[in-house]
Amino acid sequence: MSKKQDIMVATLDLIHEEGLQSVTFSKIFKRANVGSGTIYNYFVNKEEIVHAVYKEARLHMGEYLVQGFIPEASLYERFKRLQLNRLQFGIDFPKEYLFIDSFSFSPYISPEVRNMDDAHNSRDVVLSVIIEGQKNGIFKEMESHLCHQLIHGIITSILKGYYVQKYPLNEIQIQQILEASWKAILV
Amino acid sequence: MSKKQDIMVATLDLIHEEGLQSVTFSKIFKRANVGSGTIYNYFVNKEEIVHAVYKEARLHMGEYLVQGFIPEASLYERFKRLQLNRLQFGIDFPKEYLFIDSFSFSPYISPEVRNMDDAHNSRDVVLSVIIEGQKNGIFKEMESHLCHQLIHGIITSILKGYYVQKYPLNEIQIQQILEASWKAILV
Amino acid sequence: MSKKQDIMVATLDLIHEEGLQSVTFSKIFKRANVGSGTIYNYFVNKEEIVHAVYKEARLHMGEYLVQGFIPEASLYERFKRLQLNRLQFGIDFPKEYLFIDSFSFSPYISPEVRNMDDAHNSRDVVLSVIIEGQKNGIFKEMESHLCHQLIHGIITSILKGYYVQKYPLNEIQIQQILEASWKAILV
Amino acid sequence: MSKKQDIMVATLDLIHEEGLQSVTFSKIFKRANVGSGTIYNYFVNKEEIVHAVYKEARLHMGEYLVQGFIPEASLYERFKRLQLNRLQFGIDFPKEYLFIDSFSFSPYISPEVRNMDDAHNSRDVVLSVIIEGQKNGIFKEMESHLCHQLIHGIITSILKGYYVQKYPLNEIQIQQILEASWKAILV
DNA sequence: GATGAATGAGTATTCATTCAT
DNA sequence: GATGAATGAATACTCATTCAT
Repeated sequence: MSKKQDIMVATLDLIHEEGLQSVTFSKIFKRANVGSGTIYNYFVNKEEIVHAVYKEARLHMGEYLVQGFIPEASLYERFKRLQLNRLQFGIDFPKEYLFIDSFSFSPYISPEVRNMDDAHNSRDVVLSVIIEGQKNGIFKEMESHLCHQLIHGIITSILKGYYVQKYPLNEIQIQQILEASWKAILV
Repeated sequence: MSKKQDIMVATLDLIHEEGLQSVTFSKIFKRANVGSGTIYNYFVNKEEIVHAVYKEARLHMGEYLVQGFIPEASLYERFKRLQLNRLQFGIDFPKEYLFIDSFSFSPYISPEVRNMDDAHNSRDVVLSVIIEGQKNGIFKEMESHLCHQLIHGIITSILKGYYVQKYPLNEIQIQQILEASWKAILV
Repeated sequence: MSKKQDIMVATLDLIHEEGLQSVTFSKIFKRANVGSGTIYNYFVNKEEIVHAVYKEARLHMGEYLVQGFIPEASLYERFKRLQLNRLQFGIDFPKEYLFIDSFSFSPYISPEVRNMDDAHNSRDVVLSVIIEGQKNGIFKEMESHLCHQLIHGIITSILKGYYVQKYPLNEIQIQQILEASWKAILV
Repeated sequence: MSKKQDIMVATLDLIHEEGLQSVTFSKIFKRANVGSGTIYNYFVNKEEIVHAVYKEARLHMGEYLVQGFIPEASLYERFKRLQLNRLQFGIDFPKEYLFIDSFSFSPYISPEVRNMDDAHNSRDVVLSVIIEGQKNGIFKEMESHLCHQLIHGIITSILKGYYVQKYPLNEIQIQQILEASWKAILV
């Protein structure tokens, strides 16, 4: 693994363990096993590292979200696939998921990074499913971004409880959650 | 207002305005109009202040959540009352609500504070409503904490959109949300 | 002596010994016997310290330059008094003199500080003597600031040789220098 | 041009543009278009480069100073030739002249470099002219190094004003200056 | 000889904390 | 109890220097 990757991995780990606010350069150096000056061969400052880690995580999640998505499947199937993928990503990559969630709304993120394109336009895929459902009279009429946020919010909330070990997330729970989020936005 | 209260109010305001990570002691001193040494008469360090603010906010919210809660009312009425109270608290006290949400799942909170008892055991009240609904075959069978988290997640989601002024929250929208969260967990 | 004075004295000493470029904060702390944070109670940054030291030195020199200056004395007497005072200041306060000379033309000085008023308007006193001499046909016609610079340049040059111990500066040498600078600008 | 020359030229240019204190190795590398390690094939450290540049400039100036110097010419002719050469060198090579002037009296120069022999013993040539003039009763009796410094000081003063474009230096001004410096040291 | 990635000691500055008043 | 001057450990970042290629 390259030094650059070492640095990014160490940074994400530290953000997860201690929170963005307590990630210091000296912690990154030690964790990544590089000299203190080495970082500056790859990043101009700390902000850059965090943004690079964020972009990578966003791309990773973007790819994950559309895995197995079949445009021809029923609305219900497509909806559940998208929600499942998000939930599964959160389960498999808690560090990435939490970091994306917290950093996306932090004052430290630059606008262009927050509004970056996701891999495979995953955001647009979700939005188009919502809009289709509303057009067909299946989903409640509401601003599509609000609806988007609502179904994300449920997943995020559930994951946060899971991360602090309030409950397990097995096949059964997962199906219950997908069902609940579907019903929450039905007419 | 006591110096201690001045300090706590200033701290919550600053957390809301600039985020936990950029709140420094000197900002607190200036905002609270106290000398730099004064804090140490009340708190042993910064962590203590934040925890104290968190506890107070949790107690405040705990009281609020059970306002007008009538144990004898119907399940539906009681459920809606609890969800309404939470939503209303978030509308009336955005600083408290957001801070509780973010701090509860941050790496900085100590487990015993996260799991503190709420005023009036509000958490237990909510949980008992959920369990009752499940016993009566009205709510889907699922781990009660999962269910709890799910209906909170919907409220939190909606509030975050409201805070960034994506939409208003009037009587109509509020009733729709309560309805949606009720339907999300019906069998 | 106040901490602030300690810091300024230490700074001037270090500039003299090692040059502006190698004066570091840690050297200042140690020399001044103060904690590293103490400086920031008095100066917002290093630039401020250097400017404060410069201003003080300029004020000191400004007072010195007009000592014993008698407006009613002959042009020759007044000219020699001004040149003597400058030379004597350089002999008595080499640290101040060298620092003023080098910093005045450095790219680090702010314009407002470079153009600050000297104590007793000593610069104007010198210029008016030059202009008077030119009007009376005693001094060569040339741009007054150029003439000013020329007679300063002689003193500065002589002092720099003296500082590196090329020669002594006793009563005899001093009179020779005053005489030479007078003759250099005669018609 | 050799890499070594590239490095020295870049260094002098940078000193002139930004001042000795802000010349860093990385600026030199980039300006000279050499790899960062290359310097160490020629110089053991930064101090070495600066001293090498200084020595070269001194040699260059030393040669220039005695150009067209005719030992058999009259004292007046020889004096004017030396002063003219110095002035002309300053006009033609401002970077070298200013660097020599500032570095000669800086705390960074080592004594042996400051007292190095000039090309063609130009310093001795000047001194011998001074001494001859004093023996013949033409120049005032004063310490020869003091006299040397004095006539240099006038040239340096004039050049500094010229560099900041206070005035032009054409044939006429040049003759006035040579005349003034001659008169300054006459008995 | 020439290179530039890697290094770590050193820099200015911040900030929680102490303590004499 | 209340204060704020003084502190120094810790921070982000720079830069001369090394060394494997």
